[in-house]
Amino acid sequence: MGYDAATTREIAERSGVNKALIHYHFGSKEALLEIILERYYRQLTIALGDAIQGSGRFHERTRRLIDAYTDFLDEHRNFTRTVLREASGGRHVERVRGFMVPIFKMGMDFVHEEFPHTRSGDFAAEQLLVSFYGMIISYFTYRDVLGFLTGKDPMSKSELEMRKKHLYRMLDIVEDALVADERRASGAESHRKEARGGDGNR
Amino acid sequence: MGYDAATTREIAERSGVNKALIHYHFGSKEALLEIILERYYRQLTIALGDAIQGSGRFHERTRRLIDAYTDFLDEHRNFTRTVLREASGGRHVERVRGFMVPIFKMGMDFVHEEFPHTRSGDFAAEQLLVSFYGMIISYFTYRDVLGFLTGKDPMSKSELEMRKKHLYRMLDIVEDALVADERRASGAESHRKEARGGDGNR
Amino acid sequence: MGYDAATTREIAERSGVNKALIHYHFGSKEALLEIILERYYRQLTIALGDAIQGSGRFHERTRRLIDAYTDFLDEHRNFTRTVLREASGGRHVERVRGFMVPIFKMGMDFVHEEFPHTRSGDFAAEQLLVSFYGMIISYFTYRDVLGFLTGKDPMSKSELEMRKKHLYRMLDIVEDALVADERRASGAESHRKEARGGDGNR
Amino acid sequence: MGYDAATTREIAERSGVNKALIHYHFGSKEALLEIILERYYRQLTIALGDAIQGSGRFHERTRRLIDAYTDFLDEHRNFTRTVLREASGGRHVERVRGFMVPIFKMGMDFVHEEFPHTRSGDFAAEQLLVSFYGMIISYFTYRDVLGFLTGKDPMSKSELEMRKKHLYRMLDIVEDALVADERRASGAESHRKEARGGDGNR
DNA sequence: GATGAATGAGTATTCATTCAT
DNA sequence: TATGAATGAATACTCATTCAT
Repeated sequence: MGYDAATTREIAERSGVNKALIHYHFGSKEALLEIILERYYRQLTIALGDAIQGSGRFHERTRRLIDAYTDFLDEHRNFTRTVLREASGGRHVERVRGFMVPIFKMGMDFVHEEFPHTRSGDFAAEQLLVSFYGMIISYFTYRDVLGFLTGKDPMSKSELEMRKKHLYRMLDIVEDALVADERRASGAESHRKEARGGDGNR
Repeated sequence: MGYDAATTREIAERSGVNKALIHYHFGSKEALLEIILERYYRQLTIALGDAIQGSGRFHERTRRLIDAYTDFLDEHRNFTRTVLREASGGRHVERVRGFMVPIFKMGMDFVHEEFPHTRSGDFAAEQLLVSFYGMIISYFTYRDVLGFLTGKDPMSKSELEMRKKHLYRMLDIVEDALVADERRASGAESHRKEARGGDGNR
Repeated sequence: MGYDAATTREIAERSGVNKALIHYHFGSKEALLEIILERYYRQLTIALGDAIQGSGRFHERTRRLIDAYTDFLDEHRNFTRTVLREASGGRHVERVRGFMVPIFKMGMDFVHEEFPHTRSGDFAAEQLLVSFYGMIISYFTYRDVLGFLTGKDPMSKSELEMRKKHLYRMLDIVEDALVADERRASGAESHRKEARGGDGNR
Repeated sequence: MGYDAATTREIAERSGVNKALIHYHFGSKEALLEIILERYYRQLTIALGDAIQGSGRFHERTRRLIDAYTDFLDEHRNFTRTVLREASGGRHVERVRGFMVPIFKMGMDFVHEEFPHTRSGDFAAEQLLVSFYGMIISYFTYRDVLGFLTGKDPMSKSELEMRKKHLYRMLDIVEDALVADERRASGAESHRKEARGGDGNR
């Protein structure tokens, strides 16, 4: 129900430790949240960093990025209910923002490098990032609504796989558009389309 | 900072009324939130319903949908911090889900009608809806991060206009893909592309 | 549930009037209770006074006294739950005591007159009064326990009649004892026993 | 002034503990009352049980019963103001009734055994129990009125002793009547009167 | 007289935090 | 390191009373 709604007693009970011990170890409830936030974001940053810095071309790396984020949210189901909740207006917005900014920055550099023209315009890197970020996250945030609508479990392996396929497809069409834009913008020939070749998702 | 974090004293003070009056009128803090949720969602449902049921073809109506949602979030800046926060794991998830389900349903019917093949596959209606929903909302949820990154105010008129342009563009490429898919699926000729004609956003 | 536990809102609602009207008419909740207490005790005082002052000899008048009190409690079922509750330690003990004192005094004079030796001893008038008072009241106070035990409704006509018979009988044996005591104390002949004659309750 | 009228602040202050501690230990004000009720009634049940189950004949045991109850009320002056108040219409009537029923039952069995004819009639066991119960309790409930009337302290040692004498006397005359009734009912000889012999209370 | 709205002073309760051991 | 007990500060909520009409 969100971090604020959880009482130290609850946290202690579910952890099987004494209430006072939480204070002994972390100092305060606030400090505990900081540690949780930090731990989560460190992991996430590493996961995304690995995805982006690995081998392969833009398309491959972006796919890995999508995978990494989706897998992270799948593995850390509470992330949505604690961290993301704080991100959208909690008492710790600023702290969370501090964690998110470098991630976004990393993403922007990544896109800028590949598509220089995304420094502005309707497909500016920040717009694309926010969009993909939103697409990935919203699936987890609204899993309940979705489950209710489709009658399937959105968190099942197959459904998650389907979501990924959707995101890949979105990536494909966005990438096509970016390539076309870039070509138009630079007037130069692009070799990217060929590079991706005929992958099975199209 | 979210509804739970707000105290009745605060709510009363900022409203310029007596603390007890809130209980006199609404019964409890919980009940007040229910009323707020209901009011917000009623408005939103009407706004989106109007957009979708108005005249015009798919493209036009979808654009209006994007506009309507974006404008709603722009006009109700607290929506993100109260309602959406509850949606992502608060004490009223079920209640909020109850409001969202019909909206999603409406959206799904709308897409299904125009693109029958979206009943399944990587561009299934529910996937598209969640994606667009996420794209629209995330811009508002992460405005702070975005503002920090770009140095501009994401809530300014021009920036909001730019966000819309981005969303229109996303709609365009998705629609193109859907049309192509549909053509392939049905083997029939589609007249839709022509219908949209040469609009200025491409 | 007792007067204090009742809120003005409840009182108003059950009376079909506006909450503010209670204050308009009575000034305060406290003042309303005063009026209720007064009204009840005035009635009770009159009822008991009539019984005691009527015609007949001691036995007859005492019986009437028992009848009057029992009937009063039967007719005013809330008396136990409001007035008597205050009497046994509420915020208005002193006020209630003020009403009870004259009644007790009246009773004591009545007994003293008939049995002068009851000014002291184990059958002193005050002892007898408290005992009969207790016998009468406890039946109403513990009606629930009694009903539970006997399986009958203690407030039914027949059960109330039986209770009266019991109280008459108690009166009889007490009176016999008093007469014997008196005879012993005064050494004089008493004509009372004959006066009561062979009534059907023995 | 009764349990409801007492605030947790008062209770805490008079107990020399922190307000919150009451909730830490008992959960709620309501739960505290439950514990008080239970503790009182457990003690009372034991005290009365001991009196009734001890050695001796009916008369002796009944006297002990009267003693036990009177002493209990003397030692627990607050019993009247908390428990008995709840018994006569508070929020815990049912709970209190649950405690009283076994006590009454025990008393009824006790009387029935000795005087089989008390299963019905004007001296039915339940009538006698309610009467003695009322006689005992009312002395404590109306101590203030009584003190005002007699000018003496009803709770003083000597006055309490006098009250007991009165109750013993009531017991005597009731017992005599019961014996006579029983003899008449059974036609058999009773040895009880002789058993009690010439005790000094007559 | 009558009433819906408003309020000040309280109440039970909660909870992160501290303390004593 | 660990914990049951204790606490101060705050919170939602209640209620008799008042106010404006």
